Amino acid sequence: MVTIKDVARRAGVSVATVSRVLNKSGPVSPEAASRIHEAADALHYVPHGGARSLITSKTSTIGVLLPDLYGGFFSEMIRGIDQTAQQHGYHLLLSGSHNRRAEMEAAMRAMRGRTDGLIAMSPHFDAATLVQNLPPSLPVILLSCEAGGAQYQVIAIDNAGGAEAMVKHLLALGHRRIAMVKGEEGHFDTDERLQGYRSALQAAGIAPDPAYEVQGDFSEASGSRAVKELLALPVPPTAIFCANDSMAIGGLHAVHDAGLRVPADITVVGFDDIPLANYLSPPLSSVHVPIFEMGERAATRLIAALKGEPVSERRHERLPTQLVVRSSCAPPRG
Amino acid sequence: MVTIKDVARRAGVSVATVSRVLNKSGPVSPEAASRIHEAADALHYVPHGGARSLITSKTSTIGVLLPDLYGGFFSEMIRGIDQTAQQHGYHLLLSGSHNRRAEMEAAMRAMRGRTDGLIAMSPHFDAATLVQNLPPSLPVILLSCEAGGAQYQVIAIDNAGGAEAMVKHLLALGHRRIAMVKGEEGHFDTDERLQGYRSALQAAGIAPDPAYEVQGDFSEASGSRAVKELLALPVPPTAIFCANDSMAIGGLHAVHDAGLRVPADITVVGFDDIPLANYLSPPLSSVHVPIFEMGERAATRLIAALKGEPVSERRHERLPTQLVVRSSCAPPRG
DNA sequence: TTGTAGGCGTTATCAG
DNA sequence: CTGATAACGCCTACAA
Repeated sequence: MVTIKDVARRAGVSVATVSRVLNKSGPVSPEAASRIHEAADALHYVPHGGARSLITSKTSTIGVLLPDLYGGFFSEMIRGIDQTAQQHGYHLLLSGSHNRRAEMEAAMRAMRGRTDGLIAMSPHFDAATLVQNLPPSLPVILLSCEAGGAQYQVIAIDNAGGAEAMVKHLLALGHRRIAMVKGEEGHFDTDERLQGYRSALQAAGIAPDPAYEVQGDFSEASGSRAVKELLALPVPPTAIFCANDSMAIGGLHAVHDAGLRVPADITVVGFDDIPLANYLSPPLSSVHVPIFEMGERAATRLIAALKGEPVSERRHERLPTQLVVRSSCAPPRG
Repeated sequence: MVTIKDVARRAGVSVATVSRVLNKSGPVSPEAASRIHEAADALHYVPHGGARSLITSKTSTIGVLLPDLYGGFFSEMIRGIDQTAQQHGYHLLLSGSHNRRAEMEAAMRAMRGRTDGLIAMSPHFDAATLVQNLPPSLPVILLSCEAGGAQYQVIAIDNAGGAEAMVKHLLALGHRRIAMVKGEEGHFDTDERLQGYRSALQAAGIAPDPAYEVQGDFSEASGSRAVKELLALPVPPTAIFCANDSMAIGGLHAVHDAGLRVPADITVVGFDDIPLANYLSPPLSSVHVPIFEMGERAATRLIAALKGEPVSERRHERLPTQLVVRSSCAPPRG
């Protein structure tokens, strides 16, 4: 491996001078500088990141911990993070598949000394307690999880607001019997979406009906199952709000299989507004979630923290969602 | 930051002993070992990756260089890489958005000393020449690019075979006037798919018609434009093969806008088999590409190389594609 | 079984 | 303006 010493030797100077030139730190004579650049180029010299980080205690690397890497959701988020990181000269150390707490902890530990800061998403368990095992000096941005006091910076989606907006829209269409297919149990986003659903109903003076809250797990199959169950009820709902689009797709199938039509016979809506939503038949009404922006925002805040900039007073941030009305909803029949 | 020294002090031993315990290298008395483990846990000690890599010259990190991070394609590939890497105790240093050669080069350089090996995808330019700037000792797996001699390991999709299979299917349905919407210019996969299209026609004794080869750029809009152009021809084709599914979606729209129906009036097919393909109306026939497997394969081969295992004789590997026939194709009308 | 000491590639702090 | 030299945190002979 070619080191700074090789460059120094070839340029006929000391390593200190080479370092000064390459980091633009300190005065160097123009001729020496050009000789050094020449030598470095010829040798294809690149400083060793590890050695550098050892002394500067900076790695120019951001750690990203995600529960999964599946589907368009995480792809978009990583894209947002990567774009911002790249602009500021940071690399990304990525680690997915941490659905279990122990895995997440191991991954966090493994990142010590390799990253300057962390972006972690853990909708399944309280990330704040998890982060306590980390040195307090390590800046961390938490995504989509319990706030856990004001000591950590948290960025999340306005799940409750989005769900509320959707249910209010259904109410405005005239629906009174509105069911919800809930997402994975113990999932942060799910719980909040359920809350939004309930509070919108409550605001309209409608008592919550346990039979109208069916458990799903975010999968298409579970959505199909849940909707089938709802349709079999003595008094079935006139509208079904699914906690995500995948389940809504399953729901669409279930409705079709039952010989009914959307939206003529029943309304089905989702949450997330994945690209597919617009291509379904009928196009699915949903709640748009700014995933790319969430990644961008997380990276921006982390880098600010890395630069020692003071944290803005609002440590907990909510990214707004947006209601997207397509043709999968209509007023209830007769 | 808590270092090995802190652990040593707390356990009342020397740093050497701590190192021996933590790396299971060398004999240590049971009591000392337990004291050390205790101390390490209490202090939340994790060795500094940089310092360690300095002396072992190993980073346990794989660099991943991609042209882009947009869409389901890269997400799937990263997932494949990550899963395999994790199983073998490797981290992922990710870097996207390298459509320009200079960017790619910069990213490669920046990874020196941070990774044990590289997985690089660069469909736009010859990656082999690019890699020449890297130290020859650095194991590299190239994805979807020119072979560039036998000195590098390359993994690619069987684009030509997939295209051929699709066109042969159309021929078998009775089509003779088959057009192709080409992908982005100078793109590796595109060129190969075009080749497959041409050779299938040739094998059927059909002379290639330049008017039936329209330029696209992988975007939905370009597909729409290209298909519109084809429909306006004096003798329009009876089937249109798009180099990817996005363009096929645009093509579907164009056909619809022209007042025609798929597949009754004209056949439209794509390539890639993205999840969306199955949900379009009509469901789109396409060529399935094993993206996740490509990522898996690349990581597996790289890790084998990292362990010093000899490279299997076939340095250039082609992953098989699979024809997926749905209802967007039918025999030509009348 | 244990500790001491040297060195990995850099940068930073000194003298010159 | 430049060059020794001491860290940074860790591993590994070599000695004890």
